[in-house]
Amino acid sequence: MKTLLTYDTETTGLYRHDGDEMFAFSTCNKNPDGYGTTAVHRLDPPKARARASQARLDAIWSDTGKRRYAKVMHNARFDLGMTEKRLGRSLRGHEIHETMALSHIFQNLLPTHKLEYLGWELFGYDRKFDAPAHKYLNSERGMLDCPEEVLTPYQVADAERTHLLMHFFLPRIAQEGLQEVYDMERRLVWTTLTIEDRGVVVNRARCREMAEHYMKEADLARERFRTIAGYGVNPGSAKQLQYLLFKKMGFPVVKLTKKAKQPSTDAEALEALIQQTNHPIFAAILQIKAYSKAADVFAGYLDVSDDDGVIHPSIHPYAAKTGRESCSRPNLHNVSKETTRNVRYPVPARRVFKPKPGFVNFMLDYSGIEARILAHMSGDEGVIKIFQEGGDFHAVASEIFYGDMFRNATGAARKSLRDAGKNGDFRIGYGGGEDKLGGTIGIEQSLGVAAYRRFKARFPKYTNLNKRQAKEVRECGFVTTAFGRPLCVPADKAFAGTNYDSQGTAAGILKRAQNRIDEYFGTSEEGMVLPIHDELWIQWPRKRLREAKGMLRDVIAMMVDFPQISVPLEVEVKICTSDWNSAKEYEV
DNA sequence: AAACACGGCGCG
DNA sequence: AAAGCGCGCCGTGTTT
Repeated sequence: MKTLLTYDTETTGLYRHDGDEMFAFSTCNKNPDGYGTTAVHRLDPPKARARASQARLDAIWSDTGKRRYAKVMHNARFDLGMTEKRLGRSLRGHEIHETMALSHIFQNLLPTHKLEYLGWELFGYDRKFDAPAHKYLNSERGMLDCPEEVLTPYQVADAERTHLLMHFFLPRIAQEGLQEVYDMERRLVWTTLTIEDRGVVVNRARCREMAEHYMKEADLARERFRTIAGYGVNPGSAKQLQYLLFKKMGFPVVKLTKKAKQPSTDAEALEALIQQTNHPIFAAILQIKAYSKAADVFAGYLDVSDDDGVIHPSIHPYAAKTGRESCSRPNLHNVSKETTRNVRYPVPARRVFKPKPGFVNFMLDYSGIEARILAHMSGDEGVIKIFQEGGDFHAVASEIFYGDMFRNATGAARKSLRDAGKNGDFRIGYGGGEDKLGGTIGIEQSLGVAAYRRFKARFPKYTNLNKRQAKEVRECGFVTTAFGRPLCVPADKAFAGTNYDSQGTAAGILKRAQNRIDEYFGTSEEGMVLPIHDELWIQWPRKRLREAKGMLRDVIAMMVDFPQISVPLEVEVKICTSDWNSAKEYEV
């Protein structure tokens, strides 16, 4: 194994695509016994020192150095991105270690994987250096504004804490059979770095129009609200709304909030009140909420995009307890759709996303991956067989649930029954009881119970999946994904084991697929630009559309090749030439 | 002023 | 006994 060298950068801010730069770094090459040195280097003036530090930086990241260290980082994507920017070249090929990934792999339920927290929790490492330095995180020039006598001990602390973490986790990787999982996450660092660098594009002019439009609409709705409620109530405050609607105006409480059990003012409750009372105040409130939020979203895209409309989101591979990725600045995982669900005032936010000039975006989507994974996890021969034979599990289930009502239905009626049946399948998979099924599939409760029992007789293992996993969680505290990754489940939520496993397995599929596809494209301009849980966007040059099908066949093959999963995976492709909202199905 | 909890809402 | 879950972001309201 290579010698380890811990490496940590200091920067003027968090966003390399938004002008921030590294100006210092620290290293630590101590061995587990503590022999070795921690060093602090600065690239800012005085000149002589900067030259020496630059030479050291070049040496660390040289490809010709006699001794190639494996560089150990905590949140490696950040340090690599900043360092690549400083050096003006890709650093692919260097062996790296990622202690944040290790922290997540070994303790997925921690509230945070920040270095100072881990240092304190695991080693009792003193946090006295942190607060004085952290004060400068949000200052104009970031840590560059931090006095050297404050920053230096902080740099030392960070390098040493990372170093301690690495030596703490290192022996456990192979011991606990997690080498493949860890290597996959290490590889994903480079994949994600490249995806973030490519970025996605928004139409800035359209963002501006939309922001203005929804600002006006929100103002109009506020006027309507005021003519009813007067000026005393802020419709953005659930608490004030609650007082107004249920105390002052005396509307019936239709739903309680989850934690505090207060009368809810969410869309579902307001929708129910519209049905019951037909009072205009509820539409006004729903409009204010939807439209003011929409205005913020579009303004946010303007804030984070460059002059060409390019957005470089932050993609976090270790944020979610289930091993899923998350996305921020902006969150591109929750961009609202125009249609789908029963939303009274939908916002077509997807219309502002477009391909980069000269490119199209292919959007590759696993079809029904959640149901397939549940089938796999359950080990239920009947369900698995349906998928293996290319059948429609939700239609089979709907037949069991509804009998002739489903068999004789056609067109839209059949589709709506199948959709409800599908909800029933998920509800059962995630542990919904027999008395819950009727409500989910829209039949009387006692008929629902009978339907549940018929389903259970046909698919016993599938029906018992959640119970088995909850038991497993209560006994050992974790579930294990199809890739052998253990995921701890909160002790008071053992029933969520099925969820952790299915999300974690789906995440494992997509992360591995991304790595393969990244290997295929490298750092070229064409390639992945966005992962969204069960979907991948690929930016592809318009001039090479003739070659697209070949590329897509290669990529799809990489996405579905998972012998760990006992049911086949399928991928659907859409092509986006104008905006996300009007992406069209694409035959491969 | 900053940190935290919560409600609410968008997506998968 | 009962329960889908996971995120990020925004605003409000409370606490420090």
